[in-house]
Amino acid sequence: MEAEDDLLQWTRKEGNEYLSHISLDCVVFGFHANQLKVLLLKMKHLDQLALPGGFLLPEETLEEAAIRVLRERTGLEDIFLQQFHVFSDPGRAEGNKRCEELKAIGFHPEKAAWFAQRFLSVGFYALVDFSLVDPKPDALSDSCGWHNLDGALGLVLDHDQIFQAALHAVRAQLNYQPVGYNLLPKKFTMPELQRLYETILDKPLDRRNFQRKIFSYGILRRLDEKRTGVAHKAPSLYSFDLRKYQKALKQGLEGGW
Amino acid sequence: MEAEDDLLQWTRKEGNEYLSHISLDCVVFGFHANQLKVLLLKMKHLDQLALPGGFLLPEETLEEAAIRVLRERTGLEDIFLQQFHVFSDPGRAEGNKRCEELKAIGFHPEKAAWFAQRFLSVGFYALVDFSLVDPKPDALSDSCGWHNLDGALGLVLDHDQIFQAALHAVRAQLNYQPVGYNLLPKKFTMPELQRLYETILDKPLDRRNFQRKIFSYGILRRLDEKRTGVAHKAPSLYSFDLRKYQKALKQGLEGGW
DNA sequence: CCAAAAGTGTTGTTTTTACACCCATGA
DNA sequence: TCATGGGTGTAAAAACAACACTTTTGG
Repeated sequence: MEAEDDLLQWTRKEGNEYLSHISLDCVVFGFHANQLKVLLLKMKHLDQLALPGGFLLPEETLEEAAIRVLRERTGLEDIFLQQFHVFSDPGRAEGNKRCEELKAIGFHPEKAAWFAQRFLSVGFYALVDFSLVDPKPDALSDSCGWHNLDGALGLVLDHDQIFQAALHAVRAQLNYQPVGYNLLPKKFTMPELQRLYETILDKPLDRRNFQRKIFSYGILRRLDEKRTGVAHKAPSLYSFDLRKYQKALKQGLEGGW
Repeated sequence: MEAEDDLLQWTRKEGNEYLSHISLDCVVFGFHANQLKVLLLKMKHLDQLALPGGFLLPEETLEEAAIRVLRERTGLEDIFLQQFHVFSDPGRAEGNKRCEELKAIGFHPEKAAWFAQRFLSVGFYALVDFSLVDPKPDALSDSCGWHNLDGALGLVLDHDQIFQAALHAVRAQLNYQPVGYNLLPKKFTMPELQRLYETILDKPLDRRNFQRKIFSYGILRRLDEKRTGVAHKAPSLYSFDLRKYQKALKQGLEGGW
């Protein structure tokens, strides 16, 4: 069968080139229709979803590997990425049918064994512009697409846990770094930005207070344009002042002490 | 020579038991004489200091490995540990004299090669009660001891970078989690706790405002005791309300949004 | 013309900062 | 007794939370 050939080929060609024991998984967030979305793969021969992930080549940093993986999955070159945790439970692949599956579908045992080894997984979260992503499945999956956060349950391996941890990390980021440049198109309206924050935090915010606070960071530029063609009053467009945004990313947004 | 035998023996006995490509390094902070200290090893045959570190056994989580390493280095069983970053630059061991050194001092090339492989290092920071630590060197070092933060320069490999990142991570922790239970003895005075915060933040704080803020977290218990025998007015002793402290650790201390 | 969303300011409350005096102790 | 550090309160400023009316637009 075709799908199985893919699998066989994949490990034959590349399995041995990767560093052993190390993998990475990416929780890719996008924002669309006023909702946070996460990019997931539908695994072949398995009724489960998985985070896009991959392995580390000998000459790569983890960040470079993550960028490579995400380029393959999304077509994007420039992605905001953040390492957030290493998942190292020796049992994290237990209950994993993948290795068994692989053999069952004709994998060479030696190659299948590569998958059977223990892997640590370095978790990354990524924030991307939904509209620029062109999702492509990998060799182990037969589709790749966006899902609502509440649809991201029952993932493969410990990916539920990785996903939850990523969500937590993104929420934490809001408190010391700006978010939005990577998730929104270049031009956006204030309500859109607010929806983004509300979705990430999963709670409603007051329009006026939100606006004041965001402005106080000094990272927004108001454009001389409005979004037209939509119902109701035309909202103004904004863009991030990239210079100040980057500065805020590095320095953090005030602190407690 | 004795030291070289140690090295030979070490890899012979254990080198192959560890997972390849993965190491961990710990930045252990203690507090003494109103100063933050960091635990460092003096490397054998090398005029450089290094962070205590180690490798991962097949059945361990990273956290368990870090605890094992720190038990060996400090004698402590209970240590506050936090993963904070993975250092994965393929060149991070370049300029490393270690592998060359090992061969030069009679290492079996095959064994020395184990050290020559590429390692990722998972960085942990640890907060410990200075007075309970009994520092012990490892097989690659000839002493282990506390250093002031400004003495932690010119470390081996990329340990300078790891150290700086750890410091940054601890500072960040102050803004969303309490710190102190792990660094101070059971009973301590308010000024001692304040010194601790001041040292970590590297800036002076107002006594009264500090006290108010710390109290507002509701994690302190004031004891019916005073520290006697010291000059000046006897300060009251406090201890952490462990239950509430743990809760604050988990939940975080308020947030921005 | 009306329903729905956008824009904008003010006020009361809470939190943060800045600051000064008295007290206890060992030297 | 005095020098040193510990203990405590208050007032001004800043940040935050709550809240309502007017404007614009497409349907």
